[in-house]
Amino acid sequence: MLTIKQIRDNSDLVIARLAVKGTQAQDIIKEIIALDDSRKSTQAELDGNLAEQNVLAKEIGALLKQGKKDEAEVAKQKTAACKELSKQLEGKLTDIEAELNAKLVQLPNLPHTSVPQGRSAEDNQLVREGGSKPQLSVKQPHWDLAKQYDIIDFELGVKLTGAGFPVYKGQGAKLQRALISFFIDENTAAGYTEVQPPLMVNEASGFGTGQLPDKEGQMYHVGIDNFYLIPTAEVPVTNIFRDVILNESELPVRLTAYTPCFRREAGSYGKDVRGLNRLHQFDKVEIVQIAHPDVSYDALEGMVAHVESLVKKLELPYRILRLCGGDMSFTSALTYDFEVYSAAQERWLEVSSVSNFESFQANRLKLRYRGEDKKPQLAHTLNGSSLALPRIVAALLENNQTAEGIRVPKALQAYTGFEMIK
RNA sequence: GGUGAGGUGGGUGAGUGGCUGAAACCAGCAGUUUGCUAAACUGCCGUACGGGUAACUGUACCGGGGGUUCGAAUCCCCCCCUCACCGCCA
Repeated sequence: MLTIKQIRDNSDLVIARLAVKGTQAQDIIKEIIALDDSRKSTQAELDGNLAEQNVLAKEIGALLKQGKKDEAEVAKQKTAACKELSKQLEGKLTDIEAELNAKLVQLPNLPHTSVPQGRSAEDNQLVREGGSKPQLSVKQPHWDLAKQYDIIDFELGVKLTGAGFPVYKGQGAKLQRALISFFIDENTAAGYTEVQPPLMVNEASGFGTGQLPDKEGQMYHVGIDNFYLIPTAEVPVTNIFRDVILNESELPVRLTAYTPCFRREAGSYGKDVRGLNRLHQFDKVEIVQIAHPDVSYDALEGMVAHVESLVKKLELPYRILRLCGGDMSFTSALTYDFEVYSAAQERWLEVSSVSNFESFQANRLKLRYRGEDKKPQLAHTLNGSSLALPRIVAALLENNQTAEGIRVPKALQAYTGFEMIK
């Protein structure tokens, strides 16, 4: 969430920036500032009142010590009115703060100045394209290939669990492990430290990264213990730093984690969710950075370049998009999407989303660093997929299909131990 | 699942009603001494929200919430969490 200070100090700028995301914030910001004003004045009144009580209490203590019982009794009488007033003010303050907070959490993050205006995916900006689309003589979609080579069994997953929980078999299973290892090795070589976090998180963690309280419907919930299955490694990994004050010298923090991801994701249908295109459980390797605010955009560019190098090594045709205001997530300030071309479906599939959240998540997490002036400041958080497996697999299968089998890209062969899926 | 113990500042850990926002030690920061390193010594060393140009200052916070009291880290109630041992188990 945005900080009150951001809003107060630059309210016109905040309104202008939020308009890029399609949020008309003029009224709510006026309300927020008004609420904050009354919060301040109420607190001042309450503080003064409590100070008076504290003084009286000390006096009473001193009087009792001196044995002046009667005088103490008189002083006690005086505290009654004070206490009553404090109680009222406390209630008022709580109400104001709740109202203020309810308004604050409604505001999305400010988009970066480079974010193009726009409403939907149509308005996203093409940053660059790479690789070349293959010329296929036969064009089987990956769900047919999966069946033909018996590497992914969607029906079996339905039997075991339900739709969206595929079973990978044989070379298909090996390909999964190969991709995971390949991505983690590449990420650690680029300076990211590997972590293996829990796959379930508690409520506090869900709140820290913004899944709760609004988006709980998108997560699987283990009711008996009140845990949530993680929708992405971003949740546990970023929450490592919840309520943490880092030393400036520790920045940037770079972490990578492989985890399965679980998403309930009701809604879509048809070819969008066919095969590997959208699953309830899928594998993903994530990269996370905690960066100094001055250099977080350099860090973002670095992450984009790194993810690009992975897609290149996999020899996949790709493009990088800068998301427009309307297509960005609530929490992001700037997001680059990576899409790979899936040659049989003849469509672009999103495989990575790399974002700078600036201090928006850090403010929720209370993730700070201590700079030279010793004062804790909110850090910037960034994350990106590096990479999500299913759609990479879909594109690999479709783009590399030949009459002899499916060719495995060179970079992966050391990990798969085979050059062809047959 | 059973039984017991406990949650205090970055860490260890004192503190059973006012002198405690909190001892002491460790870590950290700054400095002095020293030929260097090490050691020793001195000082500083929580967070949030207010007020003040600033020095400084008010309030809150000892797992969370409520209560008793003029006054609560300390007493009472509820909740959460952690640890140990036993049982079960990868």
